[in-house]
Amino acid sequence: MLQFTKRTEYALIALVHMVDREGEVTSVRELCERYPLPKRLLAEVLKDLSHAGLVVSHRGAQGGYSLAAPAERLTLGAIIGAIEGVPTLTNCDALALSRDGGCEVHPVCPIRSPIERVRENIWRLFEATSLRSLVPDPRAGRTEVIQRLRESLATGAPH
Amino acid sequence: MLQFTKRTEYALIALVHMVDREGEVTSVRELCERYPLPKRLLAEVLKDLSHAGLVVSHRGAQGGYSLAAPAERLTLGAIIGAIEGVPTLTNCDALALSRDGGCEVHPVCPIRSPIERVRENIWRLFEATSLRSLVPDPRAGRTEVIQRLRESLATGAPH
DNA sequence: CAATATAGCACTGAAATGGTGCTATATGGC
DNA sequence: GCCATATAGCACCATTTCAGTGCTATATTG
Repeated sequence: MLQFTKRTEYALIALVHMVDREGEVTSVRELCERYPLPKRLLAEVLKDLSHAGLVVSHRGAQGGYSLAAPAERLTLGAIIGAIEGVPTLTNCDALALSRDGGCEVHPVCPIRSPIERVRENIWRLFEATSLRSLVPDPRAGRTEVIQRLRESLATGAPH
Repeated sequence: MLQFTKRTEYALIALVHMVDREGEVTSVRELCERYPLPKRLLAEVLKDLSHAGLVVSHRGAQGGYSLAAPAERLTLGAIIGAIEGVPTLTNCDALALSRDGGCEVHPVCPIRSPIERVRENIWRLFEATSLRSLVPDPRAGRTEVIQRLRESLATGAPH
């Protein structure tokens, strides 16, 4: 439905939380004490992020997770990709990857390339958005949040 | 899964088809003869577009659908909205709209506004993309089509 | 050794999605 | 008027995806 999954949402909450604690380890328990999220599911999400190399796991007591790279270098695209996989928007791609001849509409499909452009634009937006940029500046108050909203409005949409 | 539904895909195929035939009516049968799409489902999609006022229906023999406005004024956002509804990306919105107190994470949710910005950007992209801009230029020959394909290839898209 | 915490794997229930069945109604041509 | 065509409406089923959980194993600290 063109919507982030809860897993991705949880991943973002966890990662944003960790940005303020770079260098430290954050456990799932700690996260669940702070945010009312299902512990087991959050654990699964963190595991996925670990597999994707976005966070580093530390097992055992006093263990947890920490960012695998500075928040500037972790992109929204990488995060979404780790949890949901690279979005394909149309089914053309998925079908093209299967062996059964690919998308049967394709030879006469009038929207494929154009829709690809849209997909590219969205994906570029994701990859251009760093985890750092998703974290509200702690020094800024409510004004800053409004400022951010104004900025995004002024940026306009790529086309 | 952050992906267009097939319904939206079919809608786009139908609409793009109709752009080249502005003023004429296009029936579901006609569309299915040209593209290998499930007829009944495509009919449902066209009905949705009709309800949303994006196309005008003409009942009876020789009937069909035609664009309700010039292709320049029909936006991708309106099309997606008609078929899938306005995307909410996070569940915050949907929950916020319910009466049961809204998203329980919200009071301490560190990603809400930032993710909102991302959503806004995507939605703006959709609304800034006209149906016309999705239609390959008819004055361009096969070369142009190949060019488009080359572009998508160059950017890493399969096919 | 015990407590803590991640790793791995499988599974269930609910919701969204793709697709279909059936009937009613409107229009055009014979 | 009658028939073929084509949309309108509504409900329904099957598959897939997704949220969330159960259980066991392994690693680390004290």
